[in-house]
Amino acid sequence: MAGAGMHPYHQQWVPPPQPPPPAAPPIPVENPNRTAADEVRTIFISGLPADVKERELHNLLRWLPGFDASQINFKAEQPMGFALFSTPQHAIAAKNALQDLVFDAETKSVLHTEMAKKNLFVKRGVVADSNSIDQSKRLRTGGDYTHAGYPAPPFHTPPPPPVWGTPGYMAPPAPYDPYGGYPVPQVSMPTPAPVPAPSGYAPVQNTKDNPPCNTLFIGNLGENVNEEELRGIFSVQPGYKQMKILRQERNTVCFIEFDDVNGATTVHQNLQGAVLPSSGRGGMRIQFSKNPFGRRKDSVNGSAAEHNGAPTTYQQ
DNA sequence: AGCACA
Repeated sequence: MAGAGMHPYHQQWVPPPQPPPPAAPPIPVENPNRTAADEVRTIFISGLPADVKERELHNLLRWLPGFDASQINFKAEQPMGFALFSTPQHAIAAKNALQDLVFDAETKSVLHTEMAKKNLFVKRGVVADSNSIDQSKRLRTGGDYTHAGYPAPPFHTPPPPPVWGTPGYMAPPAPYDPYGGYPVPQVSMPTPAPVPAPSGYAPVQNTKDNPPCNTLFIGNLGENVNEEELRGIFSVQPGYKQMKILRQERNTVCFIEFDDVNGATTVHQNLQGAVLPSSGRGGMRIQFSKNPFGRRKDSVNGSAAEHNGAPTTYQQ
């Protein structure tokens, strides 16, 4: 990361700069002989829950490198998603990343992705331009975030998409790329700000977990994680309160407290298996802590007021 | 699998 160290991590996440769609950016293709018109750089996404919103899909996809636009076709029995990327390589990478992704654990929707037969056609000027919205058309959610003077991004979603099931996948020790969840060919990605993000995701075998609470237990951290690394990732998560690192014999573990269970749960899902750049051993394991922050095991020390019906109401 | 701090 170039010496842009003045950006504090606990700053609001700013959406990554996307290629400006209205200007019809020339697609960066390695082979200039090809017109790129015939190259499919769209993926087809099935397995979406019937009540999926375009915005949902878009918010998932927008973090993927090279993402241009997405659309859902609701006419079929099951919604069919399409996502356009700037290059076929980006599309392939995204396809792999999204393959078997649990889109919604509650409805048990698991995504299935394929390369599309043909490219998604993105209509110009539909995106975020209220004057030119053609109401008869379905709104396409494009990757255009160039709303000038946007006060604050409406998303405080963490940068990475949720766990994706690419068994055995390990992020390469490539130069830290805040937006890249997976390796993608050289495309102008300027690495503008040191936005903390895992360098990838790895599957996690989460044996047992504890009942949800507002504190997360982070395990399977590498030997040489440093606090800044962890803080960088977690402190920007919505509802983050504080964290505590615990170094043990061989392991380093970490506790993260959130305002409420929701915050913890979201991060539990979204960052599960996130691979820190420092990690030599795959993704971090995220579990709910056995005890919430600021509260000890039970019994032991003097503060035994809670056992005799004392209404120690702490909500989580 | 490793769960601390008041």
